[in-house]
Amino acid sequence: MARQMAGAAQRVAEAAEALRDEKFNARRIELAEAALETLGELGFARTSLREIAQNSAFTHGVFHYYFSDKLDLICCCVRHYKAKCVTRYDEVVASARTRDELTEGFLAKLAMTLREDARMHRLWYDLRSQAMFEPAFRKDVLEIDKSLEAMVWRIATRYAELARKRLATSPAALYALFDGLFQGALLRHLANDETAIPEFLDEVRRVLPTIC
Amino acid sequence: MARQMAGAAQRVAEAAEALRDEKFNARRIELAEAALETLGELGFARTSLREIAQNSAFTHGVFHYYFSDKLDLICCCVRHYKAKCVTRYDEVVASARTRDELTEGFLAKLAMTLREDARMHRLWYDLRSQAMFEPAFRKDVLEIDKSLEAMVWRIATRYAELARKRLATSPAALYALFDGLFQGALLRHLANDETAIPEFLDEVRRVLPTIC
DNA sequence: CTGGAAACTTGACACTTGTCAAGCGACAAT
DNA sequence: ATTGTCGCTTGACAAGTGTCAAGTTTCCAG
Repeated sequence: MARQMAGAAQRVAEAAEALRDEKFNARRIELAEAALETLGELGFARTSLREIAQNSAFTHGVFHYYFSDKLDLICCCVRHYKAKCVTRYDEVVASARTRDELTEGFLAKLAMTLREDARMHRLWYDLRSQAMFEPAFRKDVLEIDKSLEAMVWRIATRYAELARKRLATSPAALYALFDGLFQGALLRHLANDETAIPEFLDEVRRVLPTIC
Repeated sequence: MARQMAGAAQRVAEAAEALRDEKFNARRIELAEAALETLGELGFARTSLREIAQNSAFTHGVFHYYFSDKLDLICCCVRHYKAKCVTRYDEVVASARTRDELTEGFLAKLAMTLREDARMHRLWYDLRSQAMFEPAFRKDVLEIDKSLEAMVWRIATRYAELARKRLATSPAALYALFDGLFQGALLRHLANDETAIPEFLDEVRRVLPTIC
């Protein structure tokens, strides 16, 4: 009986703790999302905790309460960003019934991303570069990189499938190609080069048929 | 006669000024080179003028004497870096008499670069990302990017030439591909992944025959 | 209702940052 | 010999940084 009580109490305690954890985590994500705003605007180098706080509804102390560290906060941001980013093209892949449909859907989404999410993406490239200096970032960054490679691979696989062909390239090379083109286009787009996006789209359109 | 004198005096003055300018510029490059050491070690975000000075034979004041600004210094660093980097593969291209020679020379140089100049290259990727945030960097970064694209194109052109074939890809796509692969390998190499370099070389070896 | 833990704010700390004015010796011109 | 410019050093300044301890509010279990 006492044992049963103890067991029940423990279960309750565990449930409470789990709830607290969940709340804690939800708050962390809220804070990370707020931080991403400022990080996307200023970049890693120029962003301070205080600035993040000022551009949000929170005080700078909360960030220290929820994150052990500035790096901890930014790691959380990166991880959160990943979840959003990696599934971006899945719907296009799932719904396309012909090769043309996939191509056009993919291109449209690329253009939209470049136009509307430029700040988030430059942050990604910033953080990926930071990972070359800061070991604390590496694990997360490498993992995201892998996910992005897989994402590109899913698109390419479907692209080949729709023409009953086999891909002629490796996942790594395909990702390098598209990521490199995207990165270049992003830089030129941010530099107010009006031709950046259309030329990028043309390039992708030309490249796609060569992958299989 | 007076006119002649004035003309001569002016020429002397001009020569003196030119000499001073040259000395001034030489000093700037010395300082930039010293700064590159620290920048390559710490990255843009964590590097301060004082730290640069401490890791060099100069005092922090000199940097302010020769550069109007921190950005001015770093722009000079970037420009100086470019000159060194862009001709790296030219000798291999010039000396290769067969396709295999070119392939092996290229791969060897790539591996050497990755192993020995990793710090300089991570700085390049760092600064390219910074250019997405900092307009002051953009002009130089875009120019270097173009030079690198041209460098890759020279290699590829020769590669096609040696087999009397035509390249099947655009300069932009080729650069994106190799730069993307290189960047990924660099990150993994810096993360102490022993397989990064060999796998990268394998990948390049597999990719090369597909470009024409 | 109440005590106490959790969530959050505030202000202060030690330190670093870019910037720059004041001063130093060397050296060339007068 | 003096003056003044050049190259450079030094030290100080204000503004900002991450961090954290102390205090305040909120909330809920007993």
